[in-house]
Amino acid sequence: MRPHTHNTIRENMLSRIQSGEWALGDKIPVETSLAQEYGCARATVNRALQSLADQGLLIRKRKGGTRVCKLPVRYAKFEIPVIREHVEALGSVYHHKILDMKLSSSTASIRERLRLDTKDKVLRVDTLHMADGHAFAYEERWINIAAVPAILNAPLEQISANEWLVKEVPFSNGDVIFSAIGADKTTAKALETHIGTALFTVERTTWSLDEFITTMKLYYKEGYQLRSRL
Amino acid sequence: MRPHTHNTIRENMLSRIQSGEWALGDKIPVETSLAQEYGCARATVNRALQSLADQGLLIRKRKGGTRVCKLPVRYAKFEIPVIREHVEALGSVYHHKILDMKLSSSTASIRERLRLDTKDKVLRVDTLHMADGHAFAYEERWINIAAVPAILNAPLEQISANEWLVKEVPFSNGDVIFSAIGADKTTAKALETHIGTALFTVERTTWSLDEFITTMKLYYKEGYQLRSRL
DNA sequence: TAGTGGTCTAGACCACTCA
DNA sequence: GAGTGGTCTAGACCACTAT
Repeated sequence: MRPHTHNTIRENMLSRIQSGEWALGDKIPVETSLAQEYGCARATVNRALQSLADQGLLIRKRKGGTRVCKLPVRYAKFEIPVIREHVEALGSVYHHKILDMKLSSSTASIRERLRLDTKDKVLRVDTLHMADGHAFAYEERWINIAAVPAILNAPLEQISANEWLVKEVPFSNGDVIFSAIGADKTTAKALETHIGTALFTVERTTWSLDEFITTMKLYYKEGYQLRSRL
Repeated sequence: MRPHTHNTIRENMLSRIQSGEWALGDKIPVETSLAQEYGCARATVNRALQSLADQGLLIRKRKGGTRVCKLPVRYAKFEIPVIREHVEALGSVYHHKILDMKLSSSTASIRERLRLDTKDKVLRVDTLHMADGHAFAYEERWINIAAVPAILNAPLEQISANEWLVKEVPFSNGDVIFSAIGADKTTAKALETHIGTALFTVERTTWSLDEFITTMKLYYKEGYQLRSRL
């Protein structure tokens, strides 16, 4: 193995930051100096520095040089999985049940979230996701028929709308909102719990190429925890 | 501007995925072909492809070629800010109040989280974060004195432990857990709400260079929403 | 074993921005 | 104006792995 790849250089730089050799706010040497120090090409140093800058540890400015970020912005990254895979990753057997499904006109709030016209139709699907036969999460979903007409012929009893959309829609952008909410009558019944129980919820709206696809709200069974690394 | 920088190439490739020209699961052309097609060096194409692979849209294998990911893994990225900045970004005036602070032996559960010995001392700080004079979030924090002894001399009335640690500890790794929980007596009182109210909570444990720094649990006032983009 | 991506190099030019 | 990072190039060799 070469002694100094962009990877080992990045790690070395990270430890120089962690150890305080490059203190918060400090200007660090220019790329050409570092290339000389590490005995490699400037492009290699550049790649390592860019990677650290992407992570938010460094701020780089032309002419201004590179500085260690004073208040490094930290990110928590959550994988947004297909719920079936999530349940299976937890070691349980997954299945789902459609509680309600109907084609209807959109309500005002859904129209706003999906940027729809009054005349547009939406497919409303309520799904209960289950792990080992017990309620895991309750999903309320609205789908823009105009964007994915094929959903009307999808075997949603076999494959949940969640999974079908992930597999059929090429790529999408989305908003996510996490919050806590007390269970209402509907969600309490679906999740076999009491009204008022604190539930972890995720709302997600997705679109692709400027067309709105779907919006959903997911209520997790009480006690659910979403874990991640900084 | 050059017609084909790694950036414009990446965007073009993304639209080819979104449009379905490169369908889910398909193998896409090799780097040399793409370089010819875009009229640029292979390194430039490589940079664009790597960026898309980092995003989880492509899977690349030597000899195997590059494929469009069948189940693109989507990530939600949340910024973990200093609470003061978070409150100020919402347009409110921030201040904080220390409700309790004491040096003590660690309890078993905290020892486990911070990987401490029975003899190690921890600083326990309970802080109320406020926006425009109203409760915003309640924080329970335990700090490993051995890792950051300077915390004992920090003016925690002026600068919250949260902010002090972010500014003084060079860089840290961490675990994060999001969940929903019903307010207990202590949290309900601190947040001026009722017992049982659904609260959004964040637990965070951080360490740097294999030394555990701090662990905390944050209870947000009811109605709080954490927003992000996919 | 051969094809593909992973990475490095040396040099070049450009774009930004600080002084 | 000059220093710094941003990016591209053409070529090279290496590492992995599908066949």
